[in-house]
Amino acid sequence: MSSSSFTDLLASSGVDCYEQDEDFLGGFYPETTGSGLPKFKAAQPPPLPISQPSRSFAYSELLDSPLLLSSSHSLISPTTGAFPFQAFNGSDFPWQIQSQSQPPNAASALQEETYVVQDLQKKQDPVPREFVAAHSYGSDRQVKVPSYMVSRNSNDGYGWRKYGQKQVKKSDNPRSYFKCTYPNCVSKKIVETASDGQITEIIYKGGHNHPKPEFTKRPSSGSTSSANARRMFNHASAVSETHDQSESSSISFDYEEVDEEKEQPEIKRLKREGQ
DNA sequence: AAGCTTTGACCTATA
DNA sequence: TTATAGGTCAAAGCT
Repeated sequence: MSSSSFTDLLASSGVDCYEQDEDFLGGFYPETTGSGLPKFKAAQPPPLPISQPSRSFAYSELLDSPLLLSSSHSLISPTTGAFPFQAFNGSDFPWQIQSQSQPPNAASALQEETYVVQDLQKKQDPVPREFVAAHSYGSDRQVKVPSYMVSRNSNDGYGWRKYGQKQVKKSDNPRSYFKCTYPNCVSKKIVETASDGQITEIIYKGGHNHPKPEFTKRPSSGSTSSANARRMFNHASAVSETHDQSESSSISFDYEEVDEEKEQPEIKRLKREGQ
């Protein structure tokens, strides 16, 4: 698939099917097995592409992230967590999902899941990007997605409040720290933004312990805030869907255990954070 | 008036 | 043990 397809698809946005499995992975902590591992995670199968044309799945939902997959090509197996991308192979897309080994303590991992999305495009080709997002659910899987796959505001259907920003040494870009605004939800995300305003990396920490709110609009003043307005707009049109992100269509995941760790310093960091 | 962003200071983990 | 980097807090200002 070409990048042009992405844009086209983004434009046509057929995110209609996300809702379907919203509860499945919508950020909830999945049921856990006796060992403390999420069931679907415990049953984690190999990276087998599964084709389920009749059922669209929002990867973003699954991962609580802004990444959207649309329709027939972006189906994920609820039970396996595998991403069906028969139509494509990893080489077709400039981005990929990176899996990381499960932390020794699965139970703790549940409490502190970390997902990372970074802009591969940056390294691979100069295509305009405005956002990168995605994360895997239940494991330290690293997902790399072309920035143009996701919206700039990284709206993933949840309410986020920025609580800090910092320039980190390892990156030229400042990081913004966000917390989920849902009461008692400890989910956080770190967004690294380039000087041009483009998001180059998103790191999700912890999972949501609540369903994705259909509306995050604020009863009062919110309407005046650009941020709130944006949020409201997104939700109004998407109804609990991550519209911005949902607009991608064909996505190819290279779902494989990555030993890119050596070349991806972020992964090490993630592992550490995921502990 | 409520909620959000900004931003410097503070805290904590790691080397 | 100390220095440094990363992450969080919280006051102030803004929408």
